[in-house]
Amino acid sequence: MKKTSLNDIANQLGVSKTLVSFVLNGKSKEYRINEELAQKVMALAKELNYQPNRIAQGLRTGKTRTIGLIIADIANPFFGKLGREIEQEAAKQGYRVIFCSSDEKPEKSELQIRMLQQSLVDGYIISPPMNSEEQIKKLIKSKTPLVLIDRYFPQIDSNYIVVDNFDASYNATNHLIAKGRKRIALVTNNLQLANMIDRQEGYKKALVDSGLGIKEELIKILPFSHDNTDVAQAIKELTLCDEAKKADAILFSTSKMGIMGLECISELGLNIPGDVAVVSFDNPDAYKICVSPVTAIDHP
Amino acid sequence: MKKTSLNDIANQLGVSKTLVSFVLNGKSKEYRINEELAQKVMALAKELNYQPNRIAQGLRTGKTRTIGLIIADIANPFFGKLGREIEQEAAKQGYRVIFCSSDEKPEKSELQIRMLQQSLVDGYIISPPMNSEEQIKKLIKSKTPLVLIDRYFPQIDSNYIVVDNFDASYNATNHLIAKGRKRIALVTNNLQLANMIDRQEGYKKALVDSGLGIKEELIKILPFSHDNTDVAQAIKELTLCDEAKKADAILFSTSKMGIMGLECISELGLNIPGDVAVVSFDNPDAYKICVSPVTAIDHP
DNA sequence: CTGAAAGCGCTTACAG
DNA sequence: CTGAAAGCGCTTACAG
Repeated sequence: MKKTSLNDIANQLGVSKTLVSFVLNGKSKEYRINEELAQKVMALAKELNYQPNRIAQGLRTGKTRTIGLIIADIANPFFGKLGREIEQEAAKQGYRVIFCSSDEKPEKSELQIRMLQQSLVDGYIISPPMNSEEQIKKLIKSKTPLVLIDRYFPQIDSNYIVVDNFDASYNATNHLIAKGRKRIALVTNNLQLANMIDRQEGYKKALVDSGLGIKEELIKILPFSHDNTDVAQAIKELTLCDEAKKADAILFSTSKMGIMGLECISELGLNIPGDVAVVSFDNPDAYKICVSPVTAIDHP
Repeated sequence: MKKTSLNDIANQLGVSKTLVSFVLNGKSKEYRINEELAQKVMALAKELNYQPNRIAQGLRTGKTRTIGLIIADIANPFFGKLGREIEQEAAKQGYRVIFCSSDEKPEKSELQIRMLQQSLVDGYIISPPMNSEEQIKKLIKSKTPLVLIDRYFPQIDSNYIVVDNFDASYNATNHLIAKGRKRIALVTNNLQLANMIDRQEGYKKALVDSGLGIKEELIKILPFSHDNTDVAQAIKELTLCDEAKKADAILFSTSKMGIMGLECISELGLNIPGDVAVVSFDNPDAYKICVSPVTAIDHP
C-alpha cells in the first residue's frame, strides 16, 4: 500500500517519468504530447490515486508553497482571526502555513525564524515582537519575501500591513468626546511597538484638538502581561476615587486588556456605559473600531 | 550568499560529506570520528552558519518533523488555545505544525487531509467535523499516526483526547441545581457530534437525577451558525415569557453560543446571575467548567 | 576511522 | 513528440 510515485505510473505504462511529469503538470500542450497517451497517464494517475510528493518537489524546485507565520499568540482572538484569514487565503492559492506564536519574545521569534528557514518556507508573515529589529533586517537581507503585519519598525524598510493606528485611535477618542465624555482614560501597555505608540498619540491628539487636554492621571501604561492584576489595579484607580478625578470613559489599546478591563469593571459592579464608557481596539466580540485588513499576501 | 550545504563544508575541509553528516548529527562517537576533525567540522559549520535543509532530510528519511492540525476554526478561542498548546509542545520536540481550519465542513477537511498527505506530515491531530468518518477511516488505514481531539466517533477505533463531556455537563447542571435553580435551560447546536450529544445527555441526566425532570421547552437545539439570530431568538423565548415558564439558568454547550448568548442577555437588560444564571462550556474569558487536557502528543 | 555511492521523488535542460 | 540523465541536499548501508 505504498504511495504511488511518478515512476510507478511511468513503469506501468512503459513511458518515461519525464512524460508523466509533463502530463500531470498540464504541460501536454506545451510539449505536444500525444493526446491519447496523455489521457492514459491521467487515467492511471487517478486510478492509483497519485499524490505528488511536495517534499520532493520542494527539494527540486526550491519552492515549498509554504509560508511561515509568526504572531504573538494564536490563542489571542485578534491573531486567531488574522491567522484564519491568512490560512484561508493561502489555501486558496495552494499554500500551507506554519503557525508560530512568539509570545512577544524576541528569543522565541529568533528560533522560529531559524526553524522556518530550515523548512525552506517561501515567505514570511510576521508580527514582530519588540527588539526583533535585527532578526527582521537579517531576514530581509536573505531576500525571502516578508511582510510585517500589525506592527512595523519605522526605521526598517519593509512591506507591512497595519491599520492606521493613529487614525483609529484618534477617531475612537473623538467618538467618545462626541458622546459628551470629558475624562477619557487610556489603558495601554508599555510595549515600544510602533502601533502601540501610534495608538497613544492618536488618543492624545484628539484630546488636544478638542480642547479637553491631556491628563496624565488618566493614562495608564502597564507592563505587558498575561495576568490581570495590573489592569484591575488601573481600573480601580480610574473609577474608585473622587468624583472629580474619575474617568467617564476608557479606551483600551488592545483587546486583551479590554477583556480584562471589562471583567474588572463588571466585578466592581459598574455599569457600562452608564458609569463608564468603554472602547477597545480589535475586540473580536464587542466593538470593532478597527478591522484588520488582510489581503492576498504572496504569490511568486 | 547562498545557503551553505553539507557539501560546502566537506569541500572546504577536504573530507567527505558522509563524515560531516555524522559529526553534525552527533554520531562522532558512534563512528569513532577523529576528535580533532570533528571539532573542525563543527567550527566551520558554525562559522558558515550551516542550517540543515529539512526538506532534503525529509525526502531522504521520510520524516518531516511536521504535524498537521485540523480544527474547526482557529479564530475560535477554544481552538486557539488548543492550537497554542499543541504548537508549543510540538516546538519543544522539534516539530512544526501546519494549521488548517475546517470550518466544520467535511469537504474542507478532506482537501486539507490530502494537502497534508502530500506534505508528508508525520502525524495528524484532528478535530473531525460531522460526516468525516470515511476520511478518518482512510487515514487510519494509511498508518500515519493520528489523534482525534475534542471529538471522536464512537464507531471508529482510534486514539482520541476529549474531556469527559457527559461528566462536565452533568456537573455543571448539578452546580446550577445546587444553587437553587429550578428551570435550567440548555442551548446547544444540532451538530451530531459525540461530544455535543454527551453534553446534552449529561444535562438531562442531572435533571432527572435531581428530580427536576426534563422540560422540553427549556432545551433549544439550534442550527450551527456563525450568526447570532437563532441564539437571540432562543434567549428571548427563554426569558421573555410567563413567569412560570421562564428559565432561571442557561447552560450553553459551546463558548461561541455562550458569548452570543451573553451579548443578547445584556442587550435585553437582564442581570446575571440575578435574572438568569449562565454557564458555558469552554468559555475562555469567563467560567471554565472544563479544561482542555493537552498532553504531549506524538513523538515517533 | 573515513569515503564512494546509491537513492528519496521530483523537474528540467538537452538530445534526438 | 519522447527519453536518458543530472541534480536538489541529505542519510546510510557498504567497503576498506
